[in-house]
Amino acid sequence: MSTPTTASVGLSECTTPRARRPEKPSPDFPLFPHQTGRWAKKIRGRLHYFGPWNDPSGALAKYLAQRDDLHAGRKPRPPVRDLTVEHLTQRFLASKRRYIETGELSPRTLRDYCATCEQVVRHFGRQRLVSDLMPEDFEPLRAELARTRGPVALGNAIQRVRTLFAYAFDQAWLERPIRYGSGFDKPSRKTLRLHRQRQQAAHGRRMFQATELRMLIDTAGMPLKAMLLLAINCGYGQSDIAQLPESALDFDRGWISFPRPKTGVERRCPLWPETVAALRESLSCRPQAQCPADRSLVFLTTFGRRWVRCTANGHPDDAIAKLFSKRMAALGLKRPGLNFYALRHTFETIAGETRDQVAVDAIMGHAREDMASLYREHISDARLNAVVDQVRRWVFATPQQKAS
DNA sequence: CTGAGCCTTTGCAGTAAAGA
DNA sequence: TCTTTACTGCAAAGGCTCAG
Repeated sequence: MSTPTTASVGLSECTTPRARRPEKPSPDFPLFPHQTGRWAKKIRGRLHYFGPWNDPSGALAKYLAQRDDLHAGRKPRPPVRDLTVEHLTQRFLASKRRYIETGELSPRTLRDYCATCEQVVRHFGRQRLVSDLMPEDFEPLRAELARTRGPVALGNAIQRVRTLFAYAFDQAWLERPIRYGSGFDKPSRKTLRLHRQRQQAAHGRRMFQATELRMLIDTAGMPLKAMLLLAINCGYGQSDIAQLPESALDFDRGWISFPRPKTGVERRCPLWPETVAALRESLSCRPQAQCPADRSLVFLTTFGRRWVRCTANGHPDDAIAKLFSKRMAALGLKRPGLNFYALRHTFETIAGETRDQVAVDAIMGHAREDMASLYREHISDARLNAVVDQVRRWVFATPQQKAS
């Protein structure tokens, strides 16, 4: 029990700047009364404060709790009991930001984590203790997340929430993992399958007709025509195209060799004569690169920028998709789901008719980590040619040829 | 004033890599 | 093989700037 004077003395000492410095409670008390009115200690050359003069025992407790971390040069961890939802999100995001600095995390992913953290703090309240969260708390959160999301996005969001609280346990800020209960599961595979089917029924298949493709290719202007041909010849997506360096092109032999940026998987593909011609023409009128690093790129916008770029906060700005969508509208071909990426789907579908899925995957740059691919060192040029020829015949077949 | 081109924001959908 | 973690793709809307 504290003496009756402690509170009153403490109060006056805190409020009057001229208060007299207190004595140490005992000779071996590790802290000294700093002139700012707080108990302090110098550790590793830095002054640390542990609480007001009028609360020496509290200051001592705080010092003992943080001592090991401070002496080791670490930031002291919060006491487990006091870890609030807001505090956790701040630390979690700070940790992820460090990964951004080393290039180990994309800004886009961080942005998703930020949004998740904001929603979690809004839902549970800043001051809510993490250790206090129980399964019945997560069911309403899931309901809220589901209000604006479909099954896929809901699953992603739930996963991010789990990642957040898993981090708290991994950091040893919790004595045991958070229990979410069964009301916080990700949507089941069945739900996802049904959802996909409904989407397909609503939007139709993401496939072009050969006539539509020819119309697009014939009427497109110059870099777009080359892009279209690359997409349907090799299954290239927008980001592949935007990052394609000139060195990937071998016009003499008619091959393109460019590891997929997304996966780093090696990828080679024979080029159609039409594609070679379009690429040659496109290169001949390529604008000057605005940034020296982009000088080697095959495609640049009128302003010498990359066609697909990351904006400051990690969002892709995809000029190819926009230009494409404009062309589609102009030709009266626009329908939902029929975007530039659908060219890649079309390639895969038509190419699959060769029944050589391995060769198709190799061209698409799909990483297949099964045992067969590990043992399969090389796919012959003939197989790749067969796949590409199949698609070329399909695209350029005139109705008469089809009939014959 | 208008449209082109660029930039930013929001949010859903889907895929790949790593880990257990 | 299943789960967790991370990344990529797609759509749409609104704002800004600048040349014609």
